[in-house]
Amino acid sequence: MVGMTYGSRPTIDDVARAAGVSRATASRVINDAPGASGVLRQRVRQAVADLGYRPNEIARALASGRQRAVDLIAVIDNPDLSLGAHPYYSRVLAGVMTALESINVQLRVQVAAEDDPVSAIDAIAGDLTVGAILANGSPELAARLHQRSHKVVSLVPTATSVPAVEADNIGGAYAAVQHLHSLGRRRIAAIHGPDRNTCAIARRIGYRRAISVFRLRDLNTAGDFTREGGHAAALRLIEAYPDIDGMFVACDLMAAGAIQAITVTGRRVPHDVSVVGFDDSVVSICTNPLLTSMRLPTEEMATAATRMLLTGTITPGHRQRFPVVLVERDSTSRRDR
Amino acid sequence: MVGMTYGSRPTIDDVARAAGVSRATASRVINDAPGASGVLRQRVRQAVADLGYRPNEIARALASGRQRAVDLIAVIDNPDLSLGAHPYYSRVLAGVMTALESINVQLRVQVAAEDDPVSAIDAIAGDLTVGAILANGSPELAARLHQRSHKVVSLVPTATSVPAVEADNIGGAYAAVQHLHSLGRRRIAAIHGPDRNTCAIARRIGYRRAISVFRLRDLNTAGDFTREGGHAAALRLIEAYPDIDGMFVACDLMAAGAIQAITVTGRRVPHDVSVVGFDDSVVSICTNPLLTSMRLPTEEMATAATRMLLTGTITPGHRQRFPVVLVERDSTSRRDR
DNA sequence: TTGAAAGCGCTAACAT
DNA sequence: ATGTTAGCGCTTTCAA
Repeated sequence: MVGMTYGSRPTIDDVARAAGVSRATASRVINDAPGASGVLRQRVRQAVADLGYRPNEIARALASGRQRAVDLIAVIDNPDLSLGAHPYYSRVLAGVMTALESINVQLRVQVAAEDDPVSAIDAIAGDLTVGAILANGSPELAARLHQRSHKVVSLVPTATSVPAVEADNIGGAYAAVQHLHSLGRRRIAAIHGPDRNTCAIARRIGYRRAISVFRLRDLNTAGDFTREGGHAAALRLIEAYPDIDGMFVACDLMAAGAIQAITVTGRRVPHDVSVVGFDDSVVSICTNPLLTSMRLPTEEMATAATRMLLTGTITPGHRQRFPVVLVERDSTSRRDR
Repeated sequence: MVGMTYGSRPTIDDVARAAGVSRATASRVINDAPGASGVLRQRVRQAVADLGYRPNEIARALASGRQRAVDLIAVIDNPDLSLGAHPYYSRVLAGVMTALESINVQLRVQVAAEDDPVSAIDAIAGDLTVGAILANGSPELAARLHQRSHKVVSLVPTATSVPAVEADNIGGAYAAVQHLHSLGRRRIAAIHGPDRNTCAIARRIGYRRAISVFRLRDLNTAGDFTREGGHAAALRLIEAYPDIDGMFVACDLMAAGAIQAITVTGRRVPHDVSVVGFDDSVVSICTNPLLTSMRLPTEEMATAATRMLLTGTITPGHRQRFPVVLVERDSTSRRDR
């Protein structure tokens, strides 16, 4: 520990001194950059190990002009669907961390609050380094962020200019209705998501397309992606169309509420009404009966988005699509019918 | 924009030049530090607004020696309970963000992977600035982190030296059993959590205390905090003790599985078997019937932990306790009995 | 291949 | 109250 200030972390100068080389050489070795002989490389590596040296990322970032951080941005538009209330964010987090593990890039979480998301977005844009992953939010906000930084990938359908990793929401919704239809269901109602939510919009399109192809009646009502909303929506539907025999619900949380509501009216799931949710989140294995759901590969999508940022392989309008497949569980089981 | 390098962000020097003051004065005004006259303050503020100046946090951090970041650390000990599979982390995230909103402190998420959490923890410890929030993990790991940094708060029961924000897990478990007892239940079984999980240990103690006080039989089995584990555990219990009339389950996810399993055996919840979960997470409103659960104020705890770090009001061994209260729902309803 | 030296943008002593 | 200056720990020219 000769020459090292006591108590504080060793700096690159301490390493250089211990190895008997210049700071520049130490830096080259530490960064695996060319321009250092094998002998000196050894000596520096030894010194690093001896001193327990770890580079100061802040100084590194300032000197090089680039920090290694990925920003995860969540826009809170609806207090009822804030971070804590929804398992979605856990999955996104997990996916991002998968891409980040062992590569020395940090994850920063940013929240753009509902009162002034625009200025929040502007502030975030200025600080982006590796780039940002947009977990939700309106196309307008996404476009603004993208305009300011370009290092952005959206996890939801968004403005055409913004690079995005997208799930096949339309195809998923179509497949859900198709599945209900294949089960012999002919009065298939839908509980849609919020009007302005891009995922919800896509799923609505898929439902419409399916009922048109299968020549079914369009029985639908709007929900808000909450359990309570799904519960209320299901009751509305049943009251309006008592002979419903299938339900396509635009998210698992609403589907959980719908199953509860259907049960309350004395109907059985899936015997009287088959239900298909959307997300394949933890919620789908907590309902009773277990919820058949369209699998949204959220973790994989978040991992892919993060990798795109890391490799810099994003161009305006870039799209990477993920399939949405049916995960069949008890809420559409044939056995019980 | 006179004197400002085109294309790059304005620096504090640009601001100083525009305002016709020294860099130091500009810094004082920007940081609301004393030592600047009203006139100059005005001029600097104007320049900041004109240029759209925003301080470079990296440079600020390097110069001042302190970065403003809170680290959230998740230890992944069980792949089945990784970030994505559990709504817990969403809630923690939400709680932390609540404390951080509008105060210009960043949240970094760190994951200590199962293969080598110790070295991961050591690496993290060296980079702490404001401090770290430990979302889970063993007391040993927590102690090690605390020893290296001291700026740590645990969200789970942990080593005595480590400051912690703790829920009254023991009292909560006791209250759960008490509630079942007050409903007339006398054969109250428990599905415990993993042996080494400190939360699970506390809840087990609460259960034991309650059955001892109420003079009940200790009917229990171990679970793993997963839905599948809860399902299997409930089946084991029912087979071993077919006359069970109450179940205390150490987490909501397992309780969801337990309700499903109980239903499968032809028993009704709550008519035949009343069930109480633990967490009051989103899972508790997705089960059917709705799950009575002990409310763990996770968001509030995370907020409190973050505030402790921000204010620096932590001392070794510090404890802040949160109550765990019963949230009664249908799985222990009296109506249905 | 190696080293010396100039910053990165800011804060904080220290002068004035 | 204001300005001057020396760093923070590192990367990265540039010269040798």
